[in-house]
Amino acid sequence: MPTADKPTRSKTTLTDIAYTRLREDILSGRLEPGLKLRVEHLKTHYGAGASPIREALSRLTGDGLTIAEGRRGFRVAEVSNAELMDITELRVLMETRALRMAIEAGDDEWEALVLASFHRLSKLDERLAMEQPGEEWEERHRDFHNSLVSACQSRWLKNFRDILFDQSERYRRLALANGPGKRDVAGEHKQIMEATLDRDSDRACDLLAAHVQETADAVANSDWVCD
Amino acid sequence: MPTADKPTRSKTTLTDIAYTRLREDILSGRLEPGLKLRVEHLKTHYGAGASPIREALSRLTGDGLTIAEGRRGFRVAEVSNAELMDITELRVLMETRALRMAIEAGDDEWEALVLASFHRLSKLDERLAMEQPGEEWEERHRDFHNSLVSACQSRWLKNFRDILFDQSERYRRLALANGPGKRDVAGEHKQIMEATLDRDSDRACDLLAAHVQETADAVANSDWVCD
DNA sequence: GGTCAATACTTTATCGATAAAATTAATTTT
DNA sequence: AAAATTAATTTTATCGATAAAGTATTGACC
Repeated sequence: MPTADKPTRSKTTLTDIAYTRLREDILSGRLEPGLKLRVEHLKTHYGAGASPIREALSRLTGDGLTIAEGRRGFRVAEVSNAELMDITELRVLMETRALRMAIEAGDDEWEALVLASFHRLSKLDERLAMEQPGEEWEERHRDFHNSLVSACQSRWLKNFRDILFDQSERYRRLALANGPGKRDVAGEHKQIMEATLDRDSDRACDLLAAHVQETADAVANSDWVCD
Repeated sequence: MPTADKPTRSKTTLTDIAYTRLREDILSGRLEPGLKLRVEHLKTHYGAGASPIREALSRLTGDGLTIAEGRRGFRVAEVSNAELMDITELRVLMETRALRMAIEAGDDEWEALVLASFHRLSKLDERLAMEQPGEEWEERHRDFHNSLVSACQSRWLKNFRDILFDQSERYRRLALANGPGKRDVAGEHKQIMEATLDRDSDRACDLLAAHVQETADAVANSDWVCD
């Protein structure tokens, strides 16, 4: 399960650092799909010994971001249109289910969190306008989507949702690296936020589902070499 | 993701062995919930060095069977009625969805597999009659349930289903270790199998959902100290 | 008697070294 | 020259040792 932003008080370890950095490098596409991950090389790059590196890779394999082939090491997970569709279909299911539960259970604190994270994202949207979304935008974007489902009581649902969110994010960042995208994403976020705070589950879920699906469609339709 | 019964040709490694054995020991309850897993001890018990053991534990943590607390090692994941309900609810969703897809996509080979694995399970059911289900029954039982969804095309759905299957199995084996259970489980399997081969999705899913839910209820109602 | 801190003891996380396996290159055979 | 061997090189998986962190113990002090 993704341990990147776990709020536990567990002390940070070299494995954690390697995991977090490797994860970000895979999600951003800096480590491209299919790339062989040689431990010797990663050791120098991430400043850790073989054990922490291998442990981090084991975790990432659990998240489906890398794959492990016994006796022949690790590589970055491949991508394909077929898998994108699989991920998206399941993610829509999980996201909407989690959102419904969050709307059901969310309290004032949750509302405040949703509003605040939306605000931070939209301010960044304004400022960046037509620019490339950078690391910070990705961070805020993730925070916003996390805030929506943060009031969902189901640990397991959120766990799986998190994994699929990461998967989707990787596809999006791989495909839209320089494709601008002509959708009004900021507006979609706004509508989702409003419907959510209105406690209009049906509408919020429909909007969120469309948001996820349309992003996937944009990825699939971007000129993109795969399979 | 669970790598226990992956059909890839990847050579088996010490980490794989440790993973498989630890997993079985946790599912069977030999390693009880909350137990501290000291690497030094596991090293001698499973005959491997610290690195393979730690790697195996990292994988298990991804499956939610152990938890890792930075700088203070690993322990077997705790259990609670609340989590059992969470797991069950989500598992019903996944199992039925996967079964529906399998019924939709399954070919003759799949039908043969379902029938064969049901047969092996039911033969064992007859022979054991009222006895404790042992390791072999668990194996056959798992094979049967796996066969049902084996024709499902969605990798990710099956991945998550597998994880939740393991979780459910642990709860069941923990709770029903000596409680006999007065349900006709073999009969339930038969009905599920028949509805599935009849390609009656609605009925098969209803039966499977009830099967999963009733097992969970039996676990919850067994005299069982937890939370 | 209970609290606190200094000390001794475990355990974890991590490194560096190495045998086994896989890959690549070189060489021979058909 | 293509295929098959064999040799050389790289890479993985794994072990044993160790520093850093955590936990338990002891004993002084109020």
